[in-house]
Amino acid sequence: MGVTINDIAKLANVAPSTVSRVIADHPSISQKTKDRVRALIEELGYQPNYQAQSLGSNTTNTIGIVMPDSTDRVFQNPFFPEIMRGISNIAHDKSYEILISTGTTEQEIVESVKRMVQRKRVDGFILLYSKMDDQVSDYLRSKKFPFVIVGKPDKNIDAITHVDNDNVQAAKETVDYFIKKGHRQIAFVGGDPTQVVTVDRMEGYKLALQEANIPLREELIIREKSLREGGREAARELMKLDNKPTALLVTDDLIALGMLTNFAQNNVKVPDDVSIISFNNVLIAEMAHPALTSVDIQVFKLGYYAGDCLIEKIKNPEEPHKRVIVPFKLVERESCK
Amino acid sequence: MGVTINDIAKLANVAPSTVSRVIADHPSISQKTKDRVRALIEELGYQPNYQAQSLGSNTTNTIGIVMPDSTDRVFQNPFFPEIMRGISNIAHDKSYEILISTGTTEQEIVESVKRMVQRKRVDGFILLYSKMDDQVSDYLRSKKFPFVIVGKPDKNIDAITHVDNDNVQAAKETVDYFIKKGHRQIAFVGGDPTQVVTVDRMEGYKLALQEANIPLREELIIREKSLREGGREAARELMKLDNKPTALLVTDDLIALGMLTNFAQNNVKVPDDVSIISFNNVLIAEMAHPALTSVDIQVFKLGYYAGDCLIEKIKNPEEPHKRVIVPFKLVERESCK
DNA sequence: TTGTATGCGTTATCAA
DNA sequence: TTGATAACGCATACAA
Repeated sequence: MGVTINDIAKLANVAPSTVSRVIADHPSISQKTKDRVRALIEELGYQPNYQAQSLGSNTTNTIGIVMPDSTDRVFQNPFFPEIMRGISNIAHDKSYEILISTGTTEQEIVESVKRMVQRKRVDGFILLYSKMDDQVSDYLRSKKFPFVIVGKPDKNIDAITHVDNDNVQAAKETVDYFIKKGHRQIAFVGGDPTQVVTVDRMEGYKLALQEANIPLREELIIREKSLREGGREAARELMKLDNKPTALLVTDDLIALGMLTNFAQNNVKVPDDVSIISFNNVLIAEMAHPALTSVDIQVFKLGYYAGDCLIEKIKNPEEPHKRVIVPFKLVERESCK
Repeated sequence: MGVTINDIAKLANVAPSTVSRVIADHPSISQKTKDRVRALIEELGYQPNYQAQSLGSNTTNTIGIVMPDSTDRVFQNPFFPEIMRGISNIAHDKSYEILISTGTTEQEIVESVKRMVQRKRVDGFILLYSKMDDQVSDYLRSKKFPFVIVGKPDKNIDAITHVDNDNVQAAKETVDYFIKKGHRQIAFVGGDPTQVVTVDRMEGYKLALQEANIPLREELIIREKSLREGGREAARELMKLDNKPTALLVTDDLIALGMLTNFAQNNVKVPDDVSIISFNNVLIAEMAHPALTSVDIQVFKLGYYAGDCLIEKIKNPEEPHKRVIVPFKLVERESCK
């Protein structure tokens, strides 16, 4: 068996409760005994048993991560490892552990989350997505269980802490950028239309066109659910058009990569025939050919701040709901002219 | 407070221990009381408190995941989300939860793992990498703590359960395939040389050349640590050569993608000037242009089986160490002729 | 087949 | 400033 708090107590000639207080750095313990006890702890390599500590204090020091449901191969989007890296960093800094939800269908995920709260497995959750009518989010809200959304909640914005980019503005500025370069026929290629981020970016797209008095052409708006086939499919549709677009706003680097492939096969030159700007600025954006001009939404920071907000909220449940906006930045490469 | 085992016991007119046994589906409880108790459990939505259950039974029902250290942007390799998906699936099937290690440097990761075992946070680990002289692996072995390696251990092969492909054979067959297509100048572009998988694939490469009586040219062997720059750098080096290779065996789709980009920029035609076959067969392999012929190592299964082995080992520690080999398959696309 | 009593390793309350 | 002692919620050895 491992060494327990009692072992330390005996050797230090104090009560177990005293040792417990030393661990928690309780102010009412004299420096002298603190030192003595700590020396013993160090010497014996004592580590408090997690389950016991957790049972006694009714807290878990762990963060639950909820992934989107993984029909399609969305997880292969480098977005996820990158945001996990951000969360992992802050978790490590604050001595929190990370538990990830299992389950692939929405129903399985909801069950998984419910079990985790009822069994008290985590102190709070980070949702790595934001979509319409999300059951997980509704459930957590009804239970008043701490959680943070990465992205913008589709409702109750002021009642849910979230970390997001200003996607409306990001899309708008990108289209402005196209316009300034002389483009007039600008298409929008978006991912899953039930995701809030897609909606936001489309809004920015429309806003920019409106301001510039460019008529909206519905056939230039394409929404693809599949990351895998999405890009190629979208490229096909767009190229069938009589009056082809000269610029493409694409909401995901991976979709843009698919489009690039289709264009290469059909001898459409990027950026000579069409310019492309995509979102996320993930590693493959710079590896693609031509390298993709992409909006860097700072995925790592999204994760880091989400973790930070959640931990704050856990420690102080009275804390008002917050909204953290991570700045974006257009990274110019070769796919746009 | 939530509903506890005592609440159920009172309402069912039995002792708490009986309820506990019903939950564990203990054989010595009559069907009648089982039914009655279960009905109440269902009705009240009772879920056992995790910490208490864990403390009482000295087991956690959770799997720890150890990632490689993340200098460079290795995590952006879709390999990781995909293998996590496999582990997540089996974990969900077997009612296990997943805790992932935090920490970015090797030292931090080792500390994190040590804490997790001492504090009894998990029942076992899956290591998502295999490299030379790994401290984590050494530590777990010394503690006789259950763990499974994805890949081939660099030593003590028979004493460590691992799930792997036959990478020597996979590389050999791939080179054989090149040779059959008439290639003689075949280059090997590998990732991190401290990783066992790189070593294995190189061995297969050498073996095939030897069998075919093709002299080994050291300058055709390139090893790149960085996924990011690796591909482009390797392409540059190879194209400087007087006697250029006509075929490339590349150990990672992402590196191959980088090479593709460099070739496109320098007007090297794939597959007309060089053929490429890479490993992993991750989503971007089929999205690239030209689509990459790639060795599918079935990453999902790698994860699924690793989880399965670990859980078996946890349930029966006496179980002998196993070696599970997941078959590979060459997926032919456009990058090779 | 079921109940009683005790232990698991902490935290926290109340005294001293 | 510290020490007893009672939770915390469940598992299990032993009794019945």
